[in-house]
Parts: sequence; C-alpha cells; structure tokens
Amino acid sequence: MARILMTVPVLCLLVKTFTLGTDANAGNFGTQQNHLEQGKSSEELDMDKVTAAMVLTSLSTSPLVRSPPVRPNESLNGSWKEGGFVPSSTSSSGYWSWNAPSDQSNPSTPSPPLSADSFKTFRTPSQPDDGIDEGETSNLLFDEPIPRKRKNSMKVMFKCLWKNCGKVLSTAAGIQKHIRTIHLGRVGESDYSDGEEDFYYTEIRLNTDSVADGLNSLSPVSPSLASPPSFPTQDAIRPENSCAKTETKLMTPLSRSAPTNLYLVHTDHAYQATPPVNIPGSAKFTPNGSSFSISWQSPPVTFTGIPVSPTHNRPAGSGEQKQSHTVLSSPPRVAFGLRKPRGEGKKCRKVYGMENRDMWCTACRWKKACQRFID
DNA sequence: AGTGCCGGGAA
DNA sequence: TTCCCGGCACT
Repeated sequence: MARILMTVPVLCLLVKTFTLGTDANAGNFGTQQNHLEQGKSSEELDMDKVTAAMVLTSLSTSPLVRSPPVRPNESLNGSWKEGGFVPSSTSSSGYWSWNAPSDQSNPSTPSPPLSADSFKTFRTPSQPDDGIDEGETSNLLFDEPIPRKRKNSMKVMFKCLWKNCGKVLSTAAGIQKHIRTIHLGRVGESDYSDGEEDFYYTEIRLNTDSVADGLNSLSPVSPSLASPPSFPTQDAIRPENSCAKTETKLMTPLSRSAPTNLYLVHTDHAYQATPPVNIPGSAKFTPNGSSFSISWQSPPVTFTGIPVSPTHNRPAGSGEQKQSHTVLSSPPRVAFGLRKPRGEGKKCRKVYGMENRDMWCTACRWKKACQRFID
C-alpha cells in the first residue's frame, strides 16, 4: 500500500510533466547524464547504480525527503528523454515504489509525496504566494471546515535535501547558495544559478501553532526514525492498477494515521522531485515496460486526499509530519483531553483584580495555571 | 464579556 | 530561565 502511496503521485506527476512539455528539463538531464557518464567503464556505472541504490534507499527513509538528491549521472540505464521506460534488470523487487526501511535491497527512488498544489501549479519557492493559503486550499478541496489558527502562524523554511545534509535555512536564496557552494561546488560562481540547486532543496511550510514538537525533526538527523508503514499486501500491488483504483486503497492506511490537528509541510516545486534519475526506476514498476499510460493523468484534485507530506509515514509524534493533509478532519483537542479542566475556585485575578496584578501569584501573572488557589 | 491557562515567543 | 502575551476553551 505504501508503494502505491508513493508511486501514484509520481506517476501522475510524470504524466503531467510530459503534458506540460517540460521535456526541456529532461533533455537537460539527459545531456548531463551522457556527459557525466562519458568515459566510465561499465563497472563504474554499476557502482554508480549501487551507490544510487544506497542513496535512494537511505533517502527513502529520510523523513523529509521529497526529491532524492541524486545527481543525474547516477541514474540507471534508460533515457528519460528517449522514452526509455525500460524495466531495469537491476531491480530486486521489480517495482518502483516507496519501500519500508526493511526493504533495503530495492534501490527504489522514494517518490516524493505530492502536495495538492503540486498538481495545481508548479511554483518555485521564490514565486510570490498566490494569496491562497495552502491549508485553505486543501481544506477547500476536502470540503472540510477551515481550522482555526493563529495569525502569522506559518513559517516557511527551506531544507536542503542533499544526502546527510538537511540544512534548513529561512530563505530560498540562502539554501540555493548553500547547495551551490557546498554540494555543487560552485564556489566561484555563487551568484550564478542555472536552477539545478532547485532540485536539492524543498520548501517547508510549518503551521507553527500545532507542531511545536515536530520542529525537532527539522534537523537532518534520524533517518532511522522514519518508518513508512508497510502493509502486508504491498508486494501484490501491480502496475496495472490505475490511479483511481489505487487511490481508494490508499485511504485506509492513511486514515489510520489519525492526525490530531493540522500541520502543513509543503513544497512548491514538486516537479523537481522527479529528476530524470528516477525515470529508470519508475520503469521498474512496469515489468512489461508498457504500462506507462496516459490514463495515469487524473484531475489533480483526485490526489489531494493523499497525505502529501514526505514524512506522513513516520510514526506518530516522531517528527514534524505528525499532522498532514488528509481527508480526515482534525479532531477537537477536547477529544484527547489534552486541556485540563478549568479550575473552579477563585484565582488571583478574581481575588485581587486586575488593579492588584502585582499581588497575583507568579503563574497568574504569567497567565499560567494558578498556583496559589489550586483546585 | 470575562476568565483560566496552554503554547510559544522574546529577552 | 524568566517573563509576557496571543488566543483558545470555557463560564
């Protein structure tokens, strides 16, 4: 099931990418790949495959990874531009999907969970907001009431997706420069950008009023904590399944995630999450190499019910993705009894009044639970 | 509207 | 850590 979860959005994204005529990027990657692989022996290429597999496996367990920071030259055989959706003989499972951490043998590319607006529009982080709150958008799509949230509670951060990095910066320019200088080695051309670094970072929108504990996981550590749910029948999933068909199946496990409130992690350039390096991997899911059908293209809204956060598979409470877009409404806090019952007795405020605030207990002055007139 | 206090930011 | 306060839940 988890495989479908990850596969479906990417496949649909691929279709959309095709339909949007973004072959230019693909061609660019193909060129890079050809360029980078020139002069490599077959053994070296095999090592690249293994390396890519390890990287991808590692990344697949990374909580926040949306797009694997794998360079184009690490892609497997097959050309993105040439329509080479050829089943890879190196695939151990034969399917291209998100795998549970235990499935270390599969060099699958973690298909980035796609946000609703990943389908809606391709934006870069630097583009101005369209004025529609992301949470609102998804809520509209789900036809669920917009949760109350505090003003100015959204934070936008940019996280480096480079392996073992995960640096989080507050500005797109900063993360781009970081990637250019640190990972791409373009020290001398720090001001020049060909856009490649866009592939290696993601925008994270945090609904900060509900994810205090989740911020811990913004650090680039603990990939081992990532625990995509594995479902017993996931190996039985066949590529013949259409998006629409799998969509229904996806809902069940997702519904189990039981988010307690809203928490939004969003990336704006999901299209970048599927660099050509993924394509050969994507071919794996089609053993006959011919199932890449246009039928995968579905109305974007079809997939908005899928938790789109890269970490939605993590164990509850293990990180920033504790809550994500789902079809579920956010249960009221009261349901969990998190807010302790209101004290019945008089409190400093009532006893002394606002004019004698200096007589209040410290807690009352700090608007904390009164410690003087404890119930 | 008033009150209690959680959650989180600033210093 | 201390102090403060926005804002939610409840009265």
